[in-house]
Amino acid sequence: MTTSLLFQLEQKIQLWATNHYPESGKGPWVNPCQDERYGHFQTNWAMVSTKVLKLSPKELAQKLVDAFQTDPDLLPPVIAGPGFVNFTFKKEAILHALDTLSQDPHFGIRCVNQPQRILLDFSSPNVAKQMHVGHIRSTILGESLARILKSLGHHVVTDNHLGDWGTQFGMVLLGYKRAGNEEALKADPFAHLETLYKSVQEETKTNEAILIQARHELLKLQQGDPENRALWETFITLSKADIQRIYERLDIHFDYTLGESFYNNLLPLVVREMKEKGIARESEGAIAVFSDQTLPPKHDPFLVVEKGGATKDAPFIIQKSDGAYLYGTTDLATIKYRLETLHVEQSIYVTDSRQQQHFNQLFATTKRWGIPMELEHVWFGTILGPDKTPIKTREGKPIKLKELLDEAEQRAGNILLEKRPNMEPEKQKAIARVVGLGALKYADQAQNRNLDYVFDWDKMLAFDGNTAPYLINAYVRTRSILRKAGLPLGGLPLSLEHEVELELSRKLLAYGDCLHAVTQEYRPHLLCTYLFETAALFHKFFENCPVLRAETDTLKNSRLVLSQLTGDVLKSGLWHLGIGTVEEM
RNA sequence: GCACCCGUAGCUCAAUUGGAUAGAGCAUCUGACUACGAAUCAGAAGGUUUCAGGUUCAACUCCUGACGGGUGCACCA
Repeated sequence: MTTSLLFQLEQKIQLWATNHYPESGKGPWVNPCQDERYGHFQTNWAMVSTKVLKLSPKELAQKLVDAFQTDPDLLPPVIAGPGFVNFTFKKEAILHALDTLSQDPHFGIRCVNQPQRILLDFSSPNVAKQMHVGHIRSTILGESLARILKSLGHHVVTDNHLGDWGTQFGMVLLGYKRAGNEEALKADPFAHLETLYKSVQEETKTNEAILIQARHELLKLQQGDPENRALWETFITLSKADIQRIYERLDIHFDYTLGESFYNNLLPLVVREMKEKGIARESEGAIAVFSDQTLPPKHDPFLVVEKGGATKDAPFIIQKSDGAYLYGTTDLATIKYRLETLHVEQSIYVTDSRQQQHFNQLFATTKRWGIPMELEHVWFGTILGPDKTPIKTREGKPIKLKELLDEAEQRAGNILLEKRPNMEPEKQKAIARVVGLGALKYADQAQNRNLDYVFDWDKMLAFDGNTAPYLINAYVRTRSILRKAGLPLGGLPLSLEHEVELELSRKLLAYGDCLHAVTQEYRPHLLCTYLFETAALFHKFFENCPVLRAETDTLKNSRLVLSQLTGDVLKSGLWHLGIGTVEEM
């Protein structure tokens, strides 16, 4: 059963069009239209089908209008402009759908027709360092996408592909051997490791010999050297415990945490197979994948086109000349593992925009390898500071995630203290946690992920505008009404008197459609926009439509239904963004 | 140099993927609280969508070319 009027209408038009005009190709689609002068939904099917069908748009539109003249849910459709057809639902249809929605435990979210087994690869911090602000977007976006895809009926597997095996560990090992201190490590593991890592990293910039030594330590680790292996185990255990605390705080969950190290044994096999299949070859001592000339040079991820049109190789290296393996090698092994062991049909990687080339090459290589898996790179922009450069502390260091979360809670707490000075401290702390972290998560997802965004505490924690506190407050208002009036009786008859009640109803009925739109191109900001509009309509409804003092019982019941549904949808929507709600604030 | 991304109100962003008069929020100005919670609402003002061409019945959206910004370009992840 579906409660989406829009979805139903689209199905009806589609059916009609394919029955009467099977050659019309792409078929119709329907647009919600906010402007009352044009009705509520429109289709431009007649416009786009004209060329194929050799009819004028007006004639075609008229046929569509005739076909829907007596539809029980619709007022007679109207042709507008050069060939748009506008549909308006009868109020009874909306009332009926609203009643159905109020009894639907899934709030109108319908499952996809063909569920897939989808793996989400996100967060993936480098465990040689503490988690910092650079990890937050992947972590939050990934979790939200996992929740949404799961709700739509997909079988979702989440995997945290920890960076626990790369050159950074060569540097940490080298640092520890030169200046490590067991006591310092025990006292504050991360601080100590990070100091060692940083000092080596700094030195490699001016001293190539150090870099070579670090690479050698990595190679020894990869080849199973007992000393390096034991040290590595110690480091990893300490790091993982620390990272886990952050995930618990942020309510992030992984089905698997298979770091790069997990695939170590598979790497030689991958390289051998790539060589045997002729996908990779030796070059300057390294093993790399080169262009197979099947793509036009401009779209070939293994080529760079020079000024005059000459091409230069941009190889995808899978084994270094010293024999060590890389990120790409591990990624290939990971894909194979996910296919053969986890039986995944589609993999989604949530990372920084800077890794686009890497994934283009990786995906192209995988395709040549003959791996039947749909691969998607969901990338996002950088978080900028007030100076429009990548955000960092005053000293120019990356901001630690833990400190960022602390500050979010702290700031939310201060605002709460100001607004509600009489609240018990314990309760206040709990609310500040939900609101502070919610604000942080919301700001991260409220805008198109492809854009860099400017980090701004005041904007994020503002209680108006497109922010988490505004949404949570709308939810709190719905709860406050229901506490005073009791739950709605449910069932028909319902009545919608005020225009804003109709608007709010239409918006609530579109919740399921919104989640589907989000997964189309993995854009959670569409859900943010939807929830913001829903909350704004509710506040408007709240000002205009008294619930407790409604004139009739039917009206009161209807308004309680709207309040409860709004609360449910807001709570569900926020949950899908990884954000919690509170009963009062 | 080449590739990818971006350029929309003073600021931060939308625009259902080519649809009707480009929408919000901040900030500014004007109004509404002995409250179903003012953490809210109503209203005003703010635009040659960086520029120049082209395709189309229709362009912020697609194509070409400028200009401006970000990112990445062989053994890092």
